[in-house]
Amino acid sequence: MSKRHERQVKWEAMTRQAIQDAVARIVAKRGSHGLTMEQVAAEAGVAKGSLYLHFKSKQVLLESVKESSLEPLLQEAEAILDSAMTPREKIEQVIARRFSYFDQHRELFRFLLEDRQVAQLHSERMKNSRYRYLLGKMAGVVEAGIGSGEFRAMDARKVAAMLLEASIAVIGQRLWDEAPGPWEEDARILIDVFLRGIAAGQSNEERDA
Amino acid sequence: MSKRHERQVKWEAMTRQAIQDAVARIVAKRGSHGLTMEQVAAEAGVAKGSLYLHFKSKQVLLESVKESSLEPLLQEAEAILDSAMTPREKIEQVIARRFSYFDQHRELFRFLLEDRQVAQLHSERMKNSRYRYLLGKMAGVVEAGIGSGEFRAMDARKVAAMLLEASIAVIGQRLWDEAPGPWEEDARILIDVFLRGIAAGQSNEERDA
Amino acid sequence: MSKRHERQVKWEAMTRQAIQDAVARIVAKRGSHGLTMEQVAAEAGVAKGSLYLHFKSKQVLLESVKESSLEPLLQEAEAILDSAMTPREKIEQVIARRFSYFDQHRELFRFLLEDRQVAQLHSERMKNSRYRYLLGKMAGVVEAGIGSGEFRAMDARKVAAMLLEASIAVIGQRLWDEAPGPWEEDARILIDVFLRGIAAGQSNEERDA
Amino acid sequence: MSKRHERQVKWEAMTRQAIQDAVARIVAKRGSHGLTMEQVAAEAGVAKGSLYLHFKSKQVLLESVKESSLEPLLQEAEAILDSAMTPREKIEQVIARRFSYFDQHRELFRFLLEDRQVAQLHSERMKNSRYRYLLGKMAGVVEAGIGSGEFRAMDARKVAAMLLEASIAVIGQRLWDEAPGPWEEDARILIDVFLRGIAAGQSNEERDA
DNA sequence: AATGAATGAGGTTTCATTCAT
DNA sequence: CATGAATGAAACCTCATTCAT
Repeated sequence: MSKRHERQVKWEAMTRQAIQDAVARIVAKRGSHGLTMEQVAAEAGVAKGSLYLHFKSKQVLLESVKESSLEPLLQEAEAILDSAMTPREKIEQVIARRFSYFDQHRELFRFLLEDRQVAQLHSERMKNSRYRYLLGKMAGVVEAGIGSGEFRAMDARKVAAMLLEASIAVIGQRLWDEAPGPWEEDARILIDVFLRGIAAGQSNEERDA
Repeated sequence: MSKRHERQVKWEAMTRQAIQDAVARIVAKRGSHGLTMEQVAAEAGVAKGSLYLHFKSKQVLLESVKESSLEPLLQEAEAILDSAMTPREKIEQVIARRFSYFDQHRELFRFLLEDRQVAQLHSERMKNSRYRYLLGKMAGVVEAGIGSGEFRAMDARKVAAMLLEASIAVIGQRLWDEAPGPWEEDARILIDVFLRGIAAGQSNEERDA
Repeated sequence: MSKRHERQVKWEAMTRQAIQDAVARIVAKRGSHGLTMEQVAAEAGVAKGSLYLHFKSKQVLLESVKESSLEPLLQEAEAILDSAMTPREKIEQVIARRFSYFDQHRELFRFLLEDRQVAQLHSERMKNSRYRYLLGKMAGVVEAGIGSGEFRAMDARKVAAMLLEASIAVIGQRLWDEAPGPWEEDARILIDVFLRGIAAGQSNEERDA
Repeated sequence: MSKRHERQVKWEAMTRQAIQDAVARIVAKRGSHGLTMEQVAAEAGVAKGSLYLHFKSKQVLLESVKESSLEPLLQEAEAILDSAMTPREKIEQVIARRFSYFDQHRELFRFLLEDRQVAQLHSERMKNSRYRYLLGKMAGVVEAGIGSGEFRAMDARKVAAMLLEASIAVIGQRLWDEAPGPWEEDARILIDVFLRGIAAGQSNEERDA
């Protein structure tokens, strides 16, 4: 009975995954705007009704896809932030990883931007989400940098958010760009500007004074 | 006949405006996702069919609202960039104005982000749009700052885009925040980080070397 | 006052005609299926509302166009039928004229076939219409032919209707045909078959008996 | 699974049929001009949306009704034309059957004439349709009659088309007639005129010469 | 657990007609 | 007489969701 239950859980997980993959595939091809449950079912090779056995609604399904798509990136980011590097290095790597990740999964980012059925829950999710958690960690890193004298004293949380959002913004730009060039360059500029911007030490103004 | 024609043009303009205002009002309340032409008609106090007298389709209507909503900000920004201030001041003011503008029109920004029926044209519009024009001007200002030795040598267009996008990103953050605090603080941090980030002069690294 | 009234009548007639011509022009180009009052007004160079000054409704307008388009043909047909020719010649000429007329006004026939807003009145019109009158005359000619021994004794009215309808049918065929060939041939065959068919004298069967 | 699938196919077919029947019923009552999908759904006892499960669009639905309504007649006609009768008998029977069929299904013919949403495809369908096939067979029969010396040498295809169309025309006449009398008489006249018209042997003219 | 036919509210758009100017 | 903005009833179609099998 336990064996059987296990197998069922596995089956269930497999179908779930198959459905999520189907969504990802469709979104990659056509974007999420005209996405219908019919298409999802067809792509996943299950019946329309079966989708509702695994996901309570379309919204929930899309959410889950989004979240699980983002999961690897978030895990890597957390790993980096938890590592033994310096704050500066951590920031560099997290940002760089964001660029490379979205370059590999262009469609994913589109999904994130396009999807508005999910957006209604945006504020809700912001509070509990992994993103929030990551933001906290990032802020901690900035704080650490400030503590170590590497960065200027600033509102760490705000700075962290700013960095994270700015990177998304630039990535978004790249997405609509037909020939965006290698991500490394954009990443380098962003990181460079940012790190200089928050670095401790005389600014022009201070020095000139 | 001229008088009459004039009056009619005015009338026509009034109804057009009334419809656009209605859209803005609804979007302010409920976002643009569930926006229906029925609602718009009701809110504008006209018949559903009349909407199509002034706008060829829903998409065109939404586009027009978006564009005319953004127009004042773009004009102000251009005015600032064309003025006699220093590059640094221009950047400061443009960014600050963006923050204040969107703080006054929170709903508008939501609209800009949420709207996906319009998004299909996103990439097209990006190329010809006012935004593109503004970006060019901004890049020119950065270039000027580089030329005057105020800023470091960098890819001016990329930096300009980065700044613009970063400001939108931070503003977006504020939008989903229930108690975002005064915009002045966020603007100040962003400007501060950015201007330091692109300022000429020794960086930590360079000084340490 | 009488002068003025006259002029007004003339004006009225001119506008009426202009509108009818506009309809005919549009129908010629695009068929009557998607015909809108807006298009008619534009083509006629009057305001949409003005159409209703001259025609009570779209249906009435279409009817009037159809009738006046057909009028010349009907008049010619009547003239032929009233002339001093033999029944056989009259029939030949009427049929031939139908073929040539519709060949010159292909679009007109399309209108006659396509138009379904008018069709609801079809049965009504059948009773009072010029068509009915023509049919009567045609039957008279057949009757005359029977009387003169040229044609066999038959239900003259039915035969007349049959001939008229058969000619329309063949013309209709030609209309959908991409390369229908010269109308003269089709007309000749139809007339030939028909006149032999109704001619007095031994049929095969009778002769064989 | 096979059993289940079978049953479902049957069900599917039943609903399809129910919808088609509903269309036929409505058309019989009110003609096809004002036919709406709402009416069809109501008459068929299904939801509006369900119609689109079985027919991709209104046009496709109407087409299918028309085609399947005509199918029995076409099959009978083909059977007659393929039988061992003489050409003359075949023609007699096909025409007679047309009259009787449409007398039984008056509404159907109305539909065929009235329907213009379908008409756009008219020329297309003409080329590939069953009608074309029937026409070919009919022409073959005429040809055979010519070969056997029963009919005069004529353009067989044109004659066949003429006969077919003329019968439709006369039937159409009957349709708008309030008291058309028994079809047998009209059929007899048409057949008689036609067969004499194409029969070999002296015509009046030839004999007179 | 899986299916897929059925649902039906809701969406956008069209267009003949009216009526204040 | 002429205008044309406004009307509003309908039309067609979509699609997330349910439920009998």
